[in-house]
Amino acid sequence: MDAIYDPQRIEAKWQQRWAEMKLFEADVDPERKKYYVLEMLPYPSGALHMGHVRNYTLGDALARYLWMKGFNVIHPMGWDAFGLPAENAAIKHGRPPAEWTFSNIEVMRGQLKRLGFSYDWRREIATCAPEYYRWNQWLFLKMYERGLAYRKKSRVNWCPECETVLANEQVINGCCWRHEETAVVEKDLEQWFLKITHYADRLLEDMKHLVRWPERVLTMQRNWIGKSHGTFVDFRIEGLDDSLRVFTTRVDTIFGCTAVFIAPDHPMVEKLIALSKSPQKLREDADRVKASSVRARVEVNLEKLGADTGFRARNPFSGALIPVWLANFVLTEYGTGAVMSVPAHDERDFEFSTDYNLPIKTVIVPQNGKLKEPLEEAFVEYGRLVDSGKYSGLTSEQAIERMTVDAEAGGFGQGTVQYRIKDWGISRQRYWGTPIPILYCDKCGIVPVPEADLPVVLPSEVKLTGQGKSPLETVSEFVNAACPRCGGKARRETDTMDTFVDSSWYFYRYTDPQITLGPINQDAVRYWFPVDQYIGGIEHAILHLIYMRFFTKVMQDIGLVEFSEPVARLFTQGMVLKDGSAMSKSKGNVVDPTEMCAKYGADTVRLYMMFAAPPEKDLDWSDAGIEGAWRFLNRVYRLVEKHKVTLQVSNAGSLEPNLGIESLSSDERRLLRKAHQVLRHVTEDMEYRWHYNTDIAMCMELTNELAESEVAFAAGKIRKEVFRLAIEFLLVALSPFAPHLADELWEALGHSEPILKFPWPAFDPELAAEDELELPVQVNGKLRGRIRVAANASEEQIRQFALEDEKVKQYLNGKQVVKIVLVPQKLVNVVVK
RNA sequence: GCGAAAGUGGCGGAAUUGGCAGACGCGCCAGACUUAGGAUCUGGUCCCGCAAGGGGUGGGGGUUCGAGUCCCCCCUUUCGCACCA
Repeated sequence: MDAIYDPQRIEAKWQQRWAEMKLFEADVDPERKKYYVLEMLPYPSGALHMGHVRNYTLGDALARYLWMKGFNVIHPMGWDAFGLPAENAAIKHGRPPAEWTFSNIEVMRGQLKRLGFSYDWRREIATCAPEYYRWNQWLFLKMYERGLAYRKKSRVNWCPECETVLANEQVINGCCWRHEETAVVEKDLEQWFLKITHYADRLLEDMKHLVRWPERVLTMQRNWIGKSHGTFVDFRIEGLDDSLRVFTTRVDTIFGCTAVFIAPDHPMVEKLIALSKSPQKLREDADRVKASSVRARVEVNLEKLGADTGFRARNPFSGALIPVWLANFVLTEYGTGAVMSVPAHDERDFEFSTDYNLPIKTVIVPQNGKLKEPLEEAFVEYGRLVDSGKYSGLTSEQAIERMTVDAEAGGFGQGTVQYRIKDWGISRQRYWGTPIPILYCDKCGIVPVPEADLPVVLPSEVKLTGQGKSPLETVSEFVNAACPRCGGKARRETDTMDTFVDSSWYFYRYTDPQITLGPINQDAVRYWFPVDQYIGGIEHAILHLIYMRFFTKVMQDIGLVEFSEPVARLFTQGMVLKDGSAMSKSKGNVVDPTEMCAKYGADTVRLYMMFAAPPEKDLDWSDAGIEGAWRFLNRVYRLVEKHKVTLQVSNAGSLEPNLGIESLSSDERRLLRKAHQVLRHVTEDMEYRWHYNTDIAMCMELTNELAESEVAFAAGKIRKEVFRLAIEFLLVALSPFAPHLADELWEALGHSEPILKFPWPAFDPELAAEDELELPVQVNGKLRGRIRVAANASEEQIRQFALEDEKVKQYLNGKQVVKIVLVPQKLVNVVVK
């Protein structure tokens, strides 16, 4: 042990020793209770950022604590290694994506190791390895067999910057999730989809198992799925054989329907144009409305725009003839692409009808009241029906039910459930991803690649241009293949999979990353699952975290797993900011973990990350703050360094020397009380609250207490074993956050095994308790004095002390004591008149 | 616009169930050691006031012996959703 704290030397030493001891390697052991700690795997972009460090430090602290609590802890790490940046880098610098990716992984693995995280590196995976993505293909084929993967031509979101298609989940405010400034454009393309809509109800239903997920995430998922009950109603169009089907959740308002609105790109629009008296004008109107439609917009507020088609439709309930209008705010892809307009009871219809002078007819009134006519705004709540024929007088709830039944009986409608979520488009017109294992044969059509032929390996010699076509199309050896059915000529699918497929099941693979018999080792999964604690950023709430749940349900249906939810508990940590905004290269405000480790060491970086804010909150990086963490670790180091010779014992091992509470001096009692209080706080916090900032504050308090006890220790008023025990408690409490330093000092005290090998000590409630209390005394709620009483003093005694206190007495002069409120352990309040 | 969360010293943040507001750290002030200090140690540090005392957790009201914490109204910030019929 050096005289001066040298984190570089200490951290290298302990990382090497932990690796030699295989300290973090866990294997299936039915005798022991397992715990699965999982953190979101990083994309190998080139370097770790502070957000990663925070995420992984949180997981590491928990994992180390659980090891000491006796759990068999699986704590793996891997690489989300397919993706666009690799391909873009390749285009820019002429380096193959694989080379770029693997060299980034080298760098970032080195960073993780430098930080000393407790990963079982035997379990490392990279999703771009054929041994891994082969099973993406396998799972895809299983879905294909079940009709859960299908191909269809559809309108898709295209990012001109990425030169590829995006999933709905990847479009934010009409722009690309990677390029916030780039508006998404629409294209009609043949695409592969995964039928997540088939699981919409189960994704909702199973949320009841996710009691330890943040409510925020569940709410976002619930909104994204967007289940709503309603009714289809068919409106016959005059002069046409067809009827127009609308979807409504408020069929009770249908007697107030004064128009039907249809999306400008609704399939029926072409038909209407063809039959129109003025087709020229109608086409122009349709184009104009379409140009301003919801899908085309990027800005937030859309002016409502519409045009009368000249056609009329008959309301099947009231028999009224009403105009059919084109409207730019009607979404083609939701419901039926057409709605009934009830301006009196829908805000949007009200606005539109006011603008275009369409009539407004009230058919719902509040349960016990009237509406002021003419309406100033739509009345959208449930109420009682008026002016609605035989339905008048019913409540909205009753009417919805009865009218839906009547529509079904009359053959002009039916009850239905609609979802906002759509199937997951996974085709990407890019190179660096999992090839979709499909062939197109002139004779046989779509033919899946036989399982035995997997993996379909991504060719390595590919010219990348980023020009909006699948690069694989240019590789004739890849494209041209024999049809597995007829042996004839076939073409391979040249699109690759969305990389969110890779991350939808990777955490299963960790439990046996080398297995070649199937995607997962079911025995290992049975032992290790579910993931007990998953930690990551909130930004994946409706991307990864919903896809991952979907995949598990598919795997359950295939018989691969026996449960429907993979993650028992989710924690979403806050972001790491610099000067109030996210760190980014373009802003030039990036704090580099490697630099920080070189300057202060990993323990300081980790400690600061945990100390600066509670983990769920955003953390603003502060250079002064990390200095404070550094100084604290130096204080701890010097404290032990100073006393180690005195405290060393050859046969050290026990954290609980036999010290009877009654034999302690008052100085000893005070020091040990603090030590046990700290341990109590950290232990309870580790179990459920995770406010590590307060745990570290407690460690600082104990360090201060130890420093203050040095005089008494030198004077022999504190015995060696007591002082030593307090230091050991400090090191234990600190070890999840600053593990290298803790081990170095632990060893200096004479221990031959790392701290992780010791069971987490139990605190003694009796020792942690105060034996004398200082109670505040209030008079009429204002603090007036303090009394010292024994912890076991009777209420009677406390009352008496309180009333006798000199300062309190002054305020009681000439007043009548009405009552005395006594809160045990907390305070006394004397109420006077 | 709708929904959720949050507003506490100069700063990051404590106060877990209604019970001493400001733990712990940063910063700042003073002092010690020192050739020196951006090292270390000691003391101080919510505001007003010499003091006694008074005020104080975004603003206003309420419940309570007692409110940062509970209730109502308002303001601000952040996040999510934004024509989903």
